[in-house]
Amino acid sequence: MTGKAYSSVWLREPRKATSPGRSREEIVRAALDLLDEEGIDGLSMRKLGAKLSAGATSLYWYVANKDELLELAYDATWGAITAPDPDEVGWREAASVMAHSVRQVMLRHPWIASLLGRLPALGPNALRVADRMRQTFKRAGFTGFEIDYAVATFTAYVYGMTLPEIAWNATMAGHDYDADAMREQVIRATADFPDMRERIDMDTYEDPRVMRAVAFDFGLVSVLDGLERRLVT
Amino acid sequence: MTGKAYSSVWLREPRKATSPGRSREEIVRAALDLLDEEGIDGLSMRKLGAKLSAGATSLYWYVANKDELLELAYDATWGAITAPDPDEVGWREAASVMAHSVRQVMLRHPWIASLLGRLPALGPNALRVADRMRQTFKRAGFTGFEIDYAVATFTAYVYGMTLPEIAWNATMAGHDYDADAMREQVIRATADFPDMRERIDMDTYEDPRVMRAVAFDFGLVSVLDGLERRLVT
DNA sequence: GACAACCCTCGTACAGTGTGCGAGAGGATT
DNA sequence: AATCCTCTCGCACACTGTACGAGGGTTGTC
Repeated sequence: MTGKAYSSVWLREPRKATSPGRSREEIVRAALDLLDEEGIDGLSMRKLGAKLSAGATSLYWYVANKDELLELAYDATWGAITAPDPDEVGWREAASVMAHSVRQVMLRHPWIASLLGRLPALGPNALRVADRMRQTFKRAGFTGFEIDYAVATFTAYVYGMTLPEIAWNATMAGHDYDADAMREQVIRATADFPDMRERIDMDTYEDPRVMRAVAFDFGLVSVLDGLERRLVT
Repeated sequence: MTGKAYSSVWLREPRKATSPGRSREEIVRAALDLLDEEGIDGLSMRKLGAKLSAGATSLYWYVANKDELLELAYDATWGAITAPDPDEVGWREAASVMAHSVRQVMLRHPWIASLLGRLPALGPNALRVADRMRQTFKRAGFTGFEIDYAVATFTAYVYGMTLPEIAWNATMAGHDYDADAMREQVIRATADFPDMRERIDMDTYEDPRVMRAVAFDFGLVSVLDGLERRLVT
């Protein structure tokens, strides 16, 4: 009956803050630094301890385990997202700003990608954003469950669009590759797929960063249009 | 000039198959078993070696490193995706079938979620699906870069929708939690967000599996509608 | 002052991880 | 018979998360 409860950090009382030298905030901040600099694999308890001039296991006083720490860092990044009031700027504008903001934050903290499919986002910052999204699509005219469907569709698009972008950046990073040689390899790999070949021939002379930004806007408009269409029928 | 080339398995010549007892295919198959049974953390080279009655390091003859092995397993799962010919069933039907198929495959192999943001999908199976998607949206009437934008939007939706589903399943699995106690905790956590509260009060008496399927269809129709709208203007 | 109760730190240890290296077995080729 | 090529694997290294328990420091109570 009283089984082991669900173990997210957010669903249990935090240790009451007595504000000594070290604190949970300080630890999370240092963890964020490490994550941003070296990625998800760059964060280890020993390195984090060293960065704080502490023993690795000292951190376990503030945090039950590494996953909890990641949950805290994860949520901290959601704090940077700008979510305008839809009653002031209109729902489409609010949604658009949020979408771009989420994308930017994700690109700036690529390690988030590794957590998306593993940890739930239940922290206060994530909830704040989620709440704003609900508000936005309610304002748009959705009711009942459809509010959640719309929010889910919207966030799905933003996540799904940004994630492969991160994966691509990650594989490119640190490899000073020979562009021509790689192009040749890709062409060989896609030899059997005429449609793919056509695409590869196309995008050679475009800046991929710009391309992706354009693609993002194209898709965003499409998704918002598609959602809006649910309202009129 | 000739820097270290990009290191995906797919972009280098495979070791020529001499078909001994052990083979790459066999190894990948065993890895898939392990991944499906125990998840991404359940796969270790030593365990995999034991499963094949081999030493852990023997596998490195067939595979350069663990990431390559994951790329191979990753691509193998794309083989299970059904992608109908859009010229036969129409582009909307083709897209819809692909979307559901991708979702099903991802839910059946949840460890894929951990790889989405980390490894590129460049294997033959992934390319086959990508090619079909291009074909589908070309058939729909898109031209030039917009074909790729449409494909990206579409896949983004499918990924983004399924990923949180997997994350949720993962956190629930193995924790025989007290539903009421957890509900109470969630309510406390969302106390500051009236819109969220409203939602939580709502979905208590619905089967979450059904809800998610409905949400997926709702979003899918929205996204396809939104894309279709790009064609008429 | 003495003693106890706490908050907090950290050294040690354990069971694991990926993988580089190099010795060797066995078959094929010259 | 000698040489080479394909393949296996034990060992070792550096590293991981974290359980445990011994201690130090501060605070509170008699």
